[in-house]
Amino acid sequence: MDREMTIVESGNHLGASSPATDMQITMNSPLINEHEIKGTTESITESSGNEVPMEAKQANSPHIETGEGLSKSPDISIEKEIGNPITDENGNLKLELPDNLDNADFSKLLEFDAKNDEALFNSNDLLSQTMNTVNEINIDGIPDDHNEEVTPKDSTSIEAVTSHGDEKEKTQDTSGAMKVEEMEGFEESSIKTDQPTADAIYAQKNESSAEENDGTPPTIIIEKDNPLHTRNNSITPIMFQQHELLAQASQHSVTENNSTDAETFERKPSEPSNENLPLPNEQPTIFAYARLDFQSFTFYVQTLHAIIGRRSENDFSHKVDVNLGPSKSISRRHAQIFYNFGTGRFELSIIGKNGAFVDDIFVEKGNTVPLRNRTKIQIGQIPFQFILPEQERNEDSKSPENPDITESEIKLKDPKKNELKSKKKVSTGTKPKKPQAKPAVKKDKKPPKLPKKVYTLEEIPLEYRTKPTISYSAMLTTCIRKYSTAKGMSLSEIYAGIRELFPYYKYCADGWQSSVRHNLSLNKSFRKVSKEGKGWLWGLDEEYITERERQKKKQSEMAIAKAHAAQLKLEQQQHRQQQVPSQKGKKDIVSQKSPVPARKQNISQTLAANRAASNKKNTASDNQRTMKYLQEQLVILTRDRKGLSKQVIAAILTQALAMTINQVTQAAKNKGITGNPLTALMDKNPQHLNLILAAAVNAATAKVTKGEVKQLVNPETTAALAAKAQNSKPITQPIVQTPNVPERPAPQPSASASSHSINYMHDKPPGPFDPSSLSRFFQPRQNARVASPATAPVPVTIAQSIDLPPKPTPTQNSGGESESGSSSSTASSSESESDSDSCSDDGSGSGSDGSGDGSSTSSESESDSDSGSEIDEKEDKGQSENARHNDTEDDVVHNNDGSSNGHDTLETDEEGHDSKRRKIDEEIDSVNIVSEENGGTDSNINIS
DNA sequence: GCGCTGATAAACAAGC
DNA sequence: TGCTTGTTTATCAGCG
Repeated sequence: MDREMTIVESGNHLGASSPATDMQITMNSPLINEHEIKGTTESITESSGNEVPMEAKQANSPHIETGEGLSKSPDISIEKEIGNPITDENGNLKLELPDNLDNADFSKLLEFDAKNDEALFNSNDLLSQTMNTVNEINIDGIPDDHNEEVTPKDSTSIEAVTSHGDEKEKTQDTSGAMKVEEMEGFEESSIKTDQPTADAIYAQKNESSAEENDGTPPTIIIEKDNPLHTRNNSITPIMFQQHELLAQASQHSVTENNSTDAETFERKPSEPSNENLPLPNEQPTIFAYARLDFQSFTFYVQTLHAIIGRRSENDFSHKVDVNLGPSKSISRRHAQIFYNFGTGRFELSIIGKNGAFVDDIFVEKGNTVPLRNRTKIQIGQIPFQFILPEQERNEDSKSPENPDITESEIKLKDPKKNELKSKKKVSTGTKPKKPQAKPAVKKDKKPPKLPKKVYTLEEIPLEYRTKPTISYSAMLTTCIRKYSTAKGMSLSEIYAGIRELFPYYKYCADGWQSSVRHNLSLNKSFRKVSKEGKGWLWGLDEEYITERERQKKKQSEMAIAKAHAAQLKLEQQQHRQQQVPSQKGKKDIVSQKSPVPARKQNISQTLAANRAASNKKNTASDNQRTMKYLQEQLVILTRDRKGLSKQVIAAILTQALAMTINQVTQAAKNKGITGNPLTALMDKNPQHLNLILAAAVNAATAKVTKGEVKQLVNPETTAALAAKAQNSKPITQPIVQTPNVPERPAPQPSASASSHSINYMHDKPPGPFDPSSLSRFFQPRQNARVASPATAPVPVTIAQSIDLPPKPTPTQNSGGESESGSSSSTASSSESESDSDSCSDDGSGSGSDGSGDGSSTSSESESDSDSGSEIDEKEDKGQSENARHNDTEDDVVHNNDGSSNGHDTLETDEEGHDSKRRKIDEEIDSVNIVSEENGGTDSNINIS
C-alpha cells in the first residue's frame, strides 16, 4: 500500500488561537514540550486518497472529538484547511477525514506499545481514542457543518487533505499553522508562524536536549522497551504519529502532571471511549529507529534507509518515504537518511541539487552529514528535526516504566479487521473506559480477549506465508544478538524481535511463543540476565555459544575432511590402477599421448547411475578423450614453467587436475546434470574448462609453492588456447600455441597480472614431466586438505589448494549481525556465506550446497575412506549430525553430555588438523582472490 | 529400531 | 481473576 505523506500548508488560523483547551491534537513531536506549539497542518495521504491526521497530542486531558461528541468534547479541534479550519460549534478544530478512510493504514502502521506508560497511562486507550475518532469520523462522517466554523483561537488543529487536495493545502508553506497549547495556558505566545516557528521549536528542543548520542537501531528498540516491531516497508507516519502522539501524550501527562492527567484523561466523561475503536489484539508499539519531527507531522524512520523528497500527486514512479510536497525546490529524491553501520549512526545524504540545511549549515548536494539527535534539517522550506529515540526516551525516562510490558502489534488491514482485532489490555492503573456511544463498538471496560486474528492467505504477504527455515534457537540467537542490550531482552521483546526479523510470526497462529519460551528455558545458549518485573531479561550465553559453535565447526571440518579424504583416496586408488599403463612408456608428459584415465573412473563413478551399461563404451571413450584433453591442456599450461622442478610441476598438475575434475563434477551434481560433465564442458565450452584449469593450476601453484608463485598461467590465454583446441578437434595432441616465454623474467605475480601469455614465474626451462607424479595428489597427506567449515560443502575446490596470502576469514555467524533479516539467511549465514565466498559469484556454486556436497561426495567413497581420514571414528555420527544441522546458526542443545563428549573427541582430533584447517580457511578465502585475479575464473563451474 | 535433535503442545506454578 | 512468564514433560517427526 503506497502511502504518501503530505505536508499541508498551514494556515493562519492558529495565529490567533485561543488558549489551549483540555485536549489538543498537534502535529508536533511528542518530544517537544507541550508548551511548544507546532503549527501547520498536515496530512498523510494514501494512494487511495485516504488521509488521516498525522498526529495528535494530548496534553492534559486529551480528548478527541468525534462527530457525536463534538458538543461534549470540545477539547479537540481539527482544522480542516488553511484559512478555513474546521471547527465545531464550540470553535474547536475538528478532524476531517475522508469517507473512504482505510483502516488498513492503521493496521500496517500501528506498532505501539503502552509498555512504558501502561501503569500510568494506557497508551492503548489513547490509541484507541485516536483511532476511534478517526474511525468515527470515517464511518459516520463528520458533517461539514462541524467543519464550517473556524475559530482562530483554537489551539490545535489537524488538517487533513486528500491526496488530490488543493495545492494550497500542500506543504510548501511549512509555517506553523497548527499549534499546540497546553491547558495551563500556553497560548498564542507559543504559536509560531512560518519558518521561525519551526526554528524556535527546534531551538527549544535543542535546548532541552540534554545530550546527544547516536543511537543505533537496535538500541532504539531496547530503549523504548518495546517489542521490536519495525516495519520493513514504507513508513507511514500517519499512524505512528497518532500512536506516538498518544503515547507521548501519556508520557507528558505523566511527567508533567504527575500522572494524574492520564487518569483524568481516561476518566474524562466526555471522552470517547477507546473501546469504540477497533483495538489491536495486542498493545501497539511504535518501532522506529528514529523520527523526523516536522512541524505538522512526524515521520518515523522505521527502516535503515528513507528517501526524502518531492513526489507529485500522481507520480508514484519513484519511491519517496517522506514526501515533502510538490515544491519544485525540492528534488524528487532530495535527501536520504540511512544508517551507516560503519559509523554506527544515521546519516543524511543530500541528493537534491538545492542542498539542504543541517543545523543551519548549508549542505550541498552530494554531501553526507551525520545525524545526531535533534539535528535540524531543512529541505526547501520545510524544516524538521531528526530525533533519536534514545534521547527521547532519556528525556521521558522521568516517568517510571512499567515493567509489565505487553507486546503489541496491530495488523489491521481494513476496518473489518480492526473490528476483529480488538484486543485490549487495560493496565491495572487505568480506569475503566467510559461506555462508548457508538453502537457498533464494544464498550466493555475490559472486552474479552479475542482470539488472535487469523489471517487469510490473501492477507499475508507472499514472502511471509512460509515458516522460516530456521530453528527457534537460531532465531532467538539472532534476535537477541540484534536487539538485546546488556540488560537482556524481555520475553515480549523477544517475541517482537522475532516478529520483526521473521514477519511470518506476525501472521501465523500463536503457539510459537510457547516454543520460544521452551527454547529459552531449555537451551543453554540463553541465559537470564536480569530480572525485570515478574519476568526475566534474556540474553545469550556467548561463552556457551562460542564453544558450541567451535565444536560444530570442528565437527563440520572433520566431516568434510573425512569426506574429502575418502574421495581422494578413492581417486588415488583409481588413479593408480589406471595410471600404471600410462606410465610405462611415458616419462615425459609433454610427449605423453595416451591419456591417463586417472579420473575416468571417478567420473564414471560419479555418473555411473546415469549411464546405462550400453553406454559404457562411449563413456569410457569420452572420459578418455576428456582426460586426455585435460592433461594436454595442463601440460601446455605448465610446459614452460620456470624455476619449478618437475616434482613441483607434477604436484601442481596433479592438484590442478583433481581440482578441475572435482569442480566440474561437483558443479554438475549440484545442477543435476547427468552425463559426463567434463566431456560436455570440454565439447561445448572448452574456454570455460580451460579457465577452470588455469585457475586450478594457479591455485595449485600457489599452494605447492606456498605462495611463492601465485599465478602460473593466465586464464585468458588459457581460454584462447581452449578456443584453439576446440577448433582443432579432435584433440590428439597438446596445444602448444601458447607463447612460450620461458626465458622471460617472470612478472610479479599479482592480481592484476594480465599478460596475454602464460605467465611463467621462473626462468628455468621446463623439464620433462613425469605423469606418474600425478599420484602425488593421492598421497594420504592430501587428506589433510580439508575444507574449512566455512566451505564445508566443497569437498574439493580450487580454493583448497591455494595458498595465497590469506585475507580475513569470513566472519562466522557468531557475529550475529550478518543476518539479512530474512529468516533463512540468518541461520545459515555462517556456512552459506562462506560457501559463496569460496565459490563463484555466479552462484553456480559447485560447492555452495553446503554439507550436501560434502556428504554426497563422501558417500561416493565412503566405503574405504576411513583409513586416510585421520578422523576419529567416534565422530562420524557427530559429524553427520552436525552436517545435517550446519544450516542453522545455533541449535538447541538438549543433551549437554553429548556435546561435551563430542568436544573431547574433537579436541583430541583437533591437534592434527588445526593448523591445516586454519590454512585451508585462508586458502578458501584466497580462492576468491585468485578467481578475481584470473579475470573471472573462479572455482565455480558454470556448466551450461 | 535406536538415538538425537527439533518442534509442538500441554500442564503447572509463580508473579503481577 | 486473568494474564504472562517460566519450567517441565510428553509426543511426534526427521534424520542418520
